Amino acid sequence: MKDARRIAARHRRTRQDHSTEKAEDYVEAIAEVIARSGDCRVMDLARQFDVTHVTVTRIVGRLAKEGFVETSPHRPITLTEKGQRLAEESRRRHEAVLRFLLAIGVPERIAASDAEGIEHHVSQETLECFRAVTEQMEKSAQ
Amino acid sequence: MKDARRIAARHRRTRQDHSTEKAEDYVEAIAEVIARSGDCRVMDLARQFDVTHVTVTRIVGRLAKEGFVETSPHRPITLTEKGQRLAEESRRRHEAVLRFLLAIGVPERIAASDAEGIEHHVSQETLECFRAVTEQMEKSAQ
DNA sequence: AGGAGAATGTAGCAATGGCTACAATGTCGG
DNA sequence: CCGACATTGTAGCCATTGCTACATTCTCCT
Repeated sequence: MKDARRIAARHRRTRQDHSTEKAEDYVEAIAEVIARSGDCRVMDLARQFDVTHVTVTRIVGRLAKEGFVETSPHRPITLTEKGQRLAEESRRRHEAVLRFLLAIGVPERIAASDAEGIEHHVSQETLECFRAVTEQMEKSAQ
Repeated sequence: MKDARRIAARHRRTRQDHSTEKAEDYVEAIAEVIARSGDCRVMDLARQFDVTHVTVTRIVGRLAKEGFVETSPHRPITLTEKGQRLAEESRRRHEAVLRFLLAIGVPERIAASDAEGIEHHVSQETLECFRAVTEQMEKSAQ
């Protein structure tokens, strides 16, 4: 029963995805807010994610413990190098997925929404295929 | 600031997805086990999802409360009509996503893995686009 | 029939991510 | 300068989904 082990591993991965999903969302948002308005405060994220500041505080606290961000009381949130790398990666993946969905004809709003859900579950290989299809579609659309 | 509300709504949806995600995975698995081996026991699901029987018991309990499955102590798990409908829907979506990934050239194992993650985050509209691309790809591959 | 081993149930712990309520701190305008 | 309002922090609640440990029930083979 080799299959069983592979399927089990797949489910382990799905679960693990969920634990990094928040981290990716947050560092990406933090990077984006910083780029847009100079610094990132708790309330910026609370509004963006539509949660209370309490939730943000705790998640950011976890990210700090894990070395993605740096915080001190009543100060803006900054990304560590590790955080910046993850943010950059996430942004790239996010954009690739979004552009792909648009290329295959998904309406803009829906594409934006679905991309958020999908981006965390796309392997490197699949992303490459997305990119290839995107290019092909964009070319043939000319 | 219309955008803020839309983005907030999007995140609410993402969060809600997570709560139905388990339900979809479970009813789909239950249907599949029943189809394969006649009836579905707690341990079948535990092995399939690589979790302990305790976790399965509790999730199945929740599904029972929500009307997707029926259980009684030490008896196999059965799907209600509602559960069967959800299972069927999930299966269809799962298959569409998998077939799509294969069509755009994702290697089989990776496609199987990614499909599990992706299927829960694909809107109806995106799924239609997936289907269209799948057909197109399969046609041009002949 | 009875016993061993598998399956199931139950109790209770941890981490995560929601929330409200309240306290403390910053900041900005008059 | 100071008070009002926004922001941030903290305490403590809930649900979900993992787990281990232990108790109970089935089932099947001798």
